[in-house]
Amino acid sequence: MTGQRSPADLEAEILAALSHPNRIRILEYLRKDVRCNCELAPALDLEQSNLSRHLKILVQAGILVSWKEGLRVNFRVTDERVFKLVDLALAVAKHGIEERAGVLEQA
Amino acid sequence: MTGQRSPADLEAEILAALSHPNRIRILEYLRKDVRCNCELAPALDLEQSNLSRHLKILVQAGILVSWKEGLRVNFRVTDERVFKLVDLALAVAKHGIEERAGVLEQA
DNA sequence: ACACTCTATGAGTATACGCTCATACACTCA
DNA sequence: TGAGTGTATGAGCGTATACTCATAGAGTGT
Repeated sequence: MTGQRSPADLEAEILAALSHPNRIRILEYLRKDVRCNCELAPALDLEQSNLSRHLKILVQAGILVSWKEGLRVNFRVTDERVFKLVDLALAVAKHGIEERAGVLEQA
Repeated sequence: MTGQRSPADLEAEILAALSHPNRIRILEYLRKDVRCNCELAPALDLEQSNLSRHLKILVQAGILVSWKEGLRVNFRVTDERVFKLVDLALAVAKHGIEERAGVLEQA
């Protein structure tokens, strides 16, 4: 069932998990520190249940791991390379904007 | 309208455009060469209209550029870094699989 | 046991996405 | 001009996603 996924499928799963602004903002918040759900909600101005579902998506994709500490649930990035990935996405996005703005448009 | 997008929004747009297996397969096919729509369809076994829409998404995201050459439309990647991005996604995916498989689970 | 706090989830809704069929559009060549 | 080829798009369908409200679950302290 889960073992017959092609590289394209695996890549798409990771990228889909990252393809929402709020989930990227969550990652940004986790760039330096381990964080618990409770401090993410106010910082990102997200409904608690909404945040919980976004976090679940990131955990299920293997991008985050979570562990309980009393009432709280803490989160940590499993692979620092996701930050490089997100940074590359921004670079590619900016490149595309510049191209469309005509910076490189001399035929 | 389009100028008020945060970095997270920009990143999410690129990642969303890449978050489908068929679009990743399209990119893989473009990794070395410029390709036209007509040869992508049979190679990837996609319905023509379906492929056309996937290509449109990639173009609108600024990941591909297209130009006409007679009847055909050719496509080229605008920024080679998307390949690094996709490669990173695979690395992160495999890392997550290994972690879940218990390779790194000694507490 | 109880109240209290933090997190997860069921239910419902609105919107977005992916796909297909049919058809319109663009271009070439006779 | 008309036939032929390659691409784009409208319409329709089924599914997936994002969000919210309400509530259940899990852990703490009294």
